[in-house]
Amino acid sequence: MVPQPKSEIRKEQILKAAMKTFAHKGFHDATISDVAREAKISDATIYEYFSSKEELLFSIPGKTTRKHKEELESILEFLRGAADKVRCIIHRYFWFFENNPDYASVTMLILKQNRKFLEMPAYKDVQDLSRLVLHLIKEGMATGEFRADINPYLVRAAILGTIEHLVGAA
Amino acid sequence: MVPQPKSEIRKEQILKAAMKTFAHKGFHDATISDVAREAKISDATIYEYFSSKEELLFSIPGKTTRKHKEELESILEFLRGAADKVRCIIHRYFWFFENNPDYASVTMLILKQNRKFLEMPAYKDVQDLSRLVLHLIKEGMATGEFRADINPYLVRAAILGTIEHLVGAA
Amino acid sequence: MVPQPKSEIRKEQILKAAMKTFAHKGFHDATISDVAREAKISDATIYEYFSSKEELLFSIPGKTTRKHKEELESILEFLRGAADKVRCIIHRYFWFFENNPDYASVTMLILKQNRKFLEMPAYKDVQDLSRLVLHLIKEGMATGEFRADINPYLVRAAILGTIEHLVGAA
Amino acid sequence: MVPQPKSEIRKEQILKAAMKTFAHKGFHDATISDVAREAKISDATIYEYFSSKEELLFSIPGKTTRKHKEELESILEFLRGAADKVRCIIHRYFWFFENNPDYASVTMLILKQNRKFLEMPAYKDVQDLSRLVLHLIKEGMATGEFRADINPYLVRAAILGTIEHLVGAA
DNA sequence: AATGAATGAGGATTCATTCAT
DNA sequence: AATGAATGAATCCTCATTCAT
Repeated sequence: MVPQPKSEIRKEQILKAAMKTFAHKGFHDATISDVAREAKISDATIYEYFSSKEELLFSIPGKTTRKHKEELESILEFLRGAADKVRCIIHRYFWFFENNPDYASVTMLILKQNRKFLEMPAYKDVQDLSRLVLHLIKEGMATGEFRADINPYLVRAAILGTIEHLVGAA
Repeated sequence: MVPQPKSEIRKEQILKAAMKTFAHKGFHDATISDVAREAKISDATIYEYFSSKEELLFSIPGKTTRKHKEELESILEFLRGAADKVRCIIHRYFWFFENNPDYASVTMLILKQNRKFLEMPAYKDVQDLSRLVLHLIKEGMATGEFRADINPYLVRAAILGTIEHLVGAA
Repeated sequence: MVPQPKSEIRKEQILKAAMKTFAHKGFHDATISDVAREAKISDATIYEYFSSKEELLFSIPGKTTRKHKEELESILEFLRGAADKVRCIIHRYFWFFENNPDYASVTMLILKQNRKFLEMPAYKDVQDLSRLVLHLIKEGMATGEFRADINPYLVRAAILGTIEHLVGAA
Repeated sequence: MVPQPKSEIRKEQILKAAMKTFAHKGFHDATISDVAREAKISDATIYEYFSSKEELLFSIPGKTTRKHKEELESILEFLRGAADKVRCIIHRYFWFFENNPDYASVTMLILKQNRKFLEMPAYKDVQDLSRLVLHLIKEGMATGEFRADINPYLVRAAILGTIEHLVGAA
């Protein structure tokens, strides 16, 4: 572990509090005061680290999503066969969301329906993963691992939709 | 068609405007003024028909969901076989959401994450449909139409999740 | 007097309160609550009539400056001779400011140093009057009423500057 | 030049930055951070030298006005005749303000309308100069240099007002 | 039934100021 | 002497909601 500068630690602390608070109350119903209270700092301090409530929200996925994606990619390198890879992705997804339920709430319920977020770089990682799944399905169809008469887009929707449905209901 | 009292018509007009406005701006970002403008009435008039902004939101599913569910049930009576029935449900869902995109937005993005709504009677219809799907899957498993080694809960999640994923992405 | 719509009366009431409050406390030190208290209405009501504190400030000169300018112009029509006209302007200025000390404070101390205001149409009236004085001085020089070796710009500065100095000191 | 203690130099540096910043942005719109940035020091350091933002503002005239006044007085000793003296004062004023535009902005636009400042010792120098002008006018009237039927107060207002008008418009 | 007018309550944000290091 | 970090206090502004007409 590289020692982090103090301000980074504080930033993480705020993000964690924000994640928890937003997940439980929703973005609009949660106030900056709520987040500050959760983080045990003052309202004003939050603004030393994030310029607005919205920027705070958008900063939540940050490194986490990227890390999740990168870890996944590094694991996939060791696997052969599209089916195994897809299975691994599904598994990781569940494992990740189960261990980060607040993160799941924020990304799936709050960020997903925010138009501005859909245009932000952090959203690219989500799209990358989605594209990867599609790619693997096509690959599996080509190698004969999967049936050739399936609609890969529909299959992807089934995979991701099922995960979301199960995680969202949790 | 039974002639409706005037006030019912006005109520529908407001609900329609609310549905459109909430769908496009989100519940919090849409103001009562926005809804009133869309309905071409004054803010105060809305409060003659609905006691609060939240009640207005919760009133949107109202008859529509019930009607959707009832129509579905009446159609299903004419079908034999679980597979056909499930297929019919899926088909109706898509057909309904495609023809009522604002309704889809409101129910899937806004209401679903509102805890209070999950305790309201209108939500019961959603649950009923969900239970029906589960029931049909089990039925199909029993009759041998579906494989017996599937997890019916997972299959239901796959069906509903896929629909939601596809509709939500639209 | 044409009867004014109610909302115009309320607007005037707010403007009057704002003028008094801003004159006594300065724009920044005066709060919307101060103005509201002076007008004996609630803070929120101010925003029904003016979109922001700054717009409220900029609305103060409004009709008053225009009226002042127009009255002056109509009087000047009856006068012959540049000297008389200039004297009349000076007289009116003093008379006006003495009878509207808060207005004088707001326009001379607050608005004058606001860059945004200098680009607003209301400021045009101020400039018009300044130009008129210059024009009259030049006219008097041409007709021989005033000495021909004076610098008209300097004389104008002397006239307006003296007025401002005396009014500002009051 | 007497060598100044280091802390005096730092104080000057801050005052210079404050003068520039206040002149350009106005007292209220300029933040302590703005001043600190201009002075290339931290916010907190300013408070090592000045107890509050307002004290910082009030400290700007400080030595400068006094020096200006004293230089003027020493020059005037060499002049004979009220007219020459008044002319000299006017000349010095313009020369000074032209070479110190930020100082002019701060004293004429910001400090002048601050009631607290009018009660501070630094303001005394301004008044002294104003009184001196009045005194010279009266002197000139007594010696016959100036017409005896003028209103000395009005003439003083004309002199100072003209200067202010021209400098303020610059 | 309909609404113009008014407002209470609340929230995001800013910034001068403090203080431990 | 210098400052990074933290915050209390304030203020603008929004908006759901009420009510007299």
